[in-house]
Amino acid sequence: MQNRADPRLLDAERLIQERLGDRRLDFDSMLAVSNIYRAATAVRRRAEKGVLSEFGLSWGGFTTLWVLWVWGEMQSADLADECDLSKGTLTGVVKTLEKRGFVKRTPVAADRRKVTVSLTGAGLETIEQLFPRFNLYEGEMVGNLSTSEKRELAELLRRVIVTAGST
Amino acid sequence: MQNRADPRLLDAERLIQERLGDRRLDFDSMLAVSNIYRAATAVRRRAEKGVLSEFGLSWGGFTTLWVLWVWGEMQSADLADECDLSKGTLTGVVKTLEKRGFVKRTPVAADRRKVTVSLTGAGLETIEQLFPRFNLYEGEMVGNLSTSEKRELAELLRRVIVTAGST
DNA sequence: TAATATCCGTTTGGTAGCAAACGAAATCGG
DNA sequence: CCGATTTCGTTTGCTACCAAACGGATATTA
Repeated sequence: MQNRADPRLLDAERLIQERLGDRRLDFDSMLAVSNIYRAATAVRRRAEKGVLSEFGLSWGGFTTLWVLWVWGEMQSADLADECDLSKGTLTGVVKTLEKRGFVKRTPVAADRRKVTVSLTGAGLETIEQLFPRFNLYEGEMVGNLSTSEKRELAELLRRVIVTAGST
Repeated sequence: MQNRADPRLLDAERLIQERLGDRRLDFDSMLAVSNIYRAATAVRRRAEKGVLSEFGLSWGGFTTLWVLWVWGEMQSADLADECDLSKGTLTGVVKTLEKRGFVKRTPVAADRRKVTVSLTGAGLETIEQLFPRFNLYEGEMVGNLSTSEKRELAELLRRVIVTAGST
C-alpha cells in the first residue's frame, strides 16, 4: 500500500510529484502552503471534537472567549479584528455566546453606534477552566516537536502571516 | 503604538505573555498551534480574494478540481477523503462545481450506490490554466522563506499533521 | 445648522462545513 | 434465497464564515 520512495513525504505528496513532476512548478512552496492548510484543519478538527465539544464551543466561539479573557471588555470592531473574523461573522458568534450566557453586550453611552462585549461570570469561569485543558491539547498536537522546533515553526509561520496578511 | 520588547513576537503574542505569563502554560506549543491556524486563514483568504475569485472558485472548489486533476476520475468517497472533507460537504461542493460545468458525476454500473466524479473539458481547461497561477501565488505567500526554510516548514507541519490527524 | 459623508453593528444571501438521519443498493448468514 | 446488516451518496439541520447592503448615529463642511 505504502510505497517508500521518500519517507519524508506523505503518500499524496509522492503522487503529486509523479503526476506533475515534469511541469515547471514550485514544489517547495506548494508543499509548504498546502501543509499549512492541512495542519490547521487537523488541529481545528481535533480540538473541536475533543476539548471544545465538552464545553459546547466551536473554534470561533472559543477564540472569542479567549480574546475577551486576555484583553478584557472590548468594542465589537476590535474584537472582530483580534479574533480575525469579519464584523458580520462576529455578530453571529457573539449572539451564540450570548445565548449560552458566556458573554454580554453593552451599548456605549457616548456613541450609540458602538457596543462593547465582555465575559459574564459564567464565561470567565468557563474559559479559566477550559484554557489550561486546551493548552494541554495544544501540547499534544505539537508533541512530536522539540521546544526549539516549536519555536522555529512558530517563527516561520509568523513570517508567512506577515506576508500573507499584508493587504 | 508598537512596543519593541521582543521583535520576534507579534504584538498580540506579547500581550498574551504579559497577561498570562504567570500561569503554568505551555507557551511554545500555544504559539506554534495558534500560528498554524492564523497562517492558514491568511493564506486561504488571500487566495480566495486573488486568483480563485477570478475563476469563481472557493478554496474547497479549487481543491476538488485539483485533486481530480492529479488523481483522475474517482469515486465520491475517495474524493472526499483526498480533499479532506466529509462526504456530506463533498456532495455540496460537487453540486456547485457541476453547476459551473467543471465536473461531472457518473453512476457506477456495477454498484448502483456508487458515483464517480471527473473533470469535464471545461474543468480540465480551467485547472490547467489556474494551477500555474495558484502556484505563483503560493510562492509569494512563502516568499519570505528560503528554499531550505520552506522544506523545514513543510516537514515540521507534516509531523503535526500526522500527530493531529491520527484520530 | 442643514446637507452630506462617514462610521458602526446588524442583516441578508450566499457557500462551506459537520454530524446524524435517511433511503437505496449490495452483502452476509442462515 | 430471504431477512438482517452494512455500505453508499444524499438530505437535513445546524453553525460558521464572508461580502455587500442597510439603517441609525456621528462628523464634516459649507
